[in-house]
Amino acid sequence: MNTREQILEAAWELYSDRGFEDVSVRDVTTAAGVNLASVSYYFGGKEGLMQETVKRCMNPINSYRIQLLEQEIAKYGGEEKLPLRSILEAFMRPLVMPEECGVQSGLMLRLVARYLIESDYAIPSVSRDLYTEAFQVFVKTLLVRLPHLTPETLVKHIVFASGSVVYYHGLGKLALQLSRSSSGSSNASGSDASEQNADEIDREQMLCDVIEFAMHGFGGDTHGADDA
Amino acid sequence: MNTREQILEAAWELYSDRGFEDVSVRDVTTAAGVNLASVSYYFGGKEGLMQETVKRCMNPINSYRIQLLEQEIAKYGGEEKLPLRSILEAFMRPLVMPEECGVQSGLMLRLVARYLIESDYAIPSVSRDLYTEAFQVFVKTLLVRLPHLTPETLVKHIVFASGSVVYYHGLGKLALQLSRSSSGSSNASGSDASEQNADEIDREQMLCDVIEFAMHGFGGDTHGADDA
DNA sequence: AGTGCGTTCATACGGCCGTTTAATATTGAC
DNA sequence: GTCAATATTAAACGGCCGTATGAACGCACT
Repeated sequence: MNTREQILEAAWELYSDRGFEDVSVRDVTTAAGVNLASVSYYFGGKEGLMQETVKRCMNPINSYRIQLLEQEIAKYGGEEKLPLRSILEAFMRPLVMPEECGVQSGLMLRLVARYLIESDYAIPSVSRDLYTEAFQVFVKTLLVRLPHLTPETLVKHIVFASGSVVYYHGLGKLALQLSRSSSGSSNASGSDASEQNADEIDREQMLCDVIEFAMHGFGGDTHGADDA
Repeated sequence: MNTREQILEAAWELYSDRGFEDVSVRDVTTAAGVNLASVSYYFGGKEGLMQETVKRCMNPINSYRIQLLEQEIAKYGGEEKLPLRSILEAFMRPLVMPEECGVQSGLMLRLVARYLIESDYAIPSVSRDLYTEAFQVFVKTLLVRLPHLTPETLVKHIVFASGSVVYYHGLGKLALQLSRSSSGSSNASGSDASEQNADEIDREQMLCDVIEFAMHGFGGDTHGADDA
């Protein structure tokens, strides 16, 4: 029916599963059940489809960030009373729980991470505005809460925090294995059903962890400073 | 002369510059000044060359980590007196300053990050042992210093910290721009030579920042609660 | 019925890819 | 010098890639 949408959905699924480079235009159109040429027709080519896909992922996330932040501001009746944790959660949660803003697979984060890491083209220009806007809103809000830090430091810390979560998304399973082999667990034959889903990450827990981790990173510099 | 080595050097340079997918075997052999078929001959194919390249990057880094840690342990006369900062620096420094252990370009980190993020194959099995070994050594050492944390938590935190620095490596320039546009800098026409190299990251400073950030993340959990 | 336009389609093109082959060159032990 | 093992070479193969083309189709509007 709606060819354009079908392409985007298939692209989403395939790209997030296998990455941009490993998925051909033919893969996408076949999965979508549409003609090969449709991609050129609707997106001008593969590059255009990739950018549109990334855009469809990042824009909701950045919008959701701002929305959550505004909710929290409203809840606390102003920026100045906003707890640091609320700010961080507003920034982090959309990354860890993308479904909450309609972004389907958590795998997609891996994709965005990879896309971003390819630095030189970096963010598709369409999403860039929203991305920087979100960043600036959070820096501004954080400045109210942590006036003794410079904007540069805050940006750095936000990037650190984002990196924590993105990296963990990418390496989650590996981390699980590492943590399992670092525990005293020398019971070679596994299969102890003590964990519900051995290779699945508890994302709510992870969100909590990363917020905690980052919060101390931000707040750590405030030791001695009062006003809290 | 030594064909194998020439290939590896050229591959290193090209891969770190443009990524695995965008560099063909022909690119590598041409740059190395050797015959196309040599890659198959010495590495069995492109996949083998990629793995060998990653290995040549990660192994020195992980070895250097352990070496630095042992130096610090010796300096402080035992694990139990080791400051948290020393442990973290031993883990982080090789990532940020890879030249110190003979790993040439900082760009290579981007590459490793991408390689790791492609999750499913993950780390080439040859490097995996050293990688997990380094991880385990650090978890063990951190446990001495932070006995109230579980190994799982420590692994998580190490991953968070790694993510901070890897992500920052990848997004460094973008972060610089963001931080510039987040400052009150409304002087539209830039070119104020106040910064020495506008698009270059001060890595020593960054190492310091990320250690600071991570240290609070680790240490933050110690407030008040003792054994948990 | 006929026109125009947006869409879909089957097909083909040129190109670069990773790999293989089979011939040749180099080496080193005897 | 002989010979086998190792290393290098030029050339080619088959395949998949992204893109372009031009025809066919659906359908509103006149």
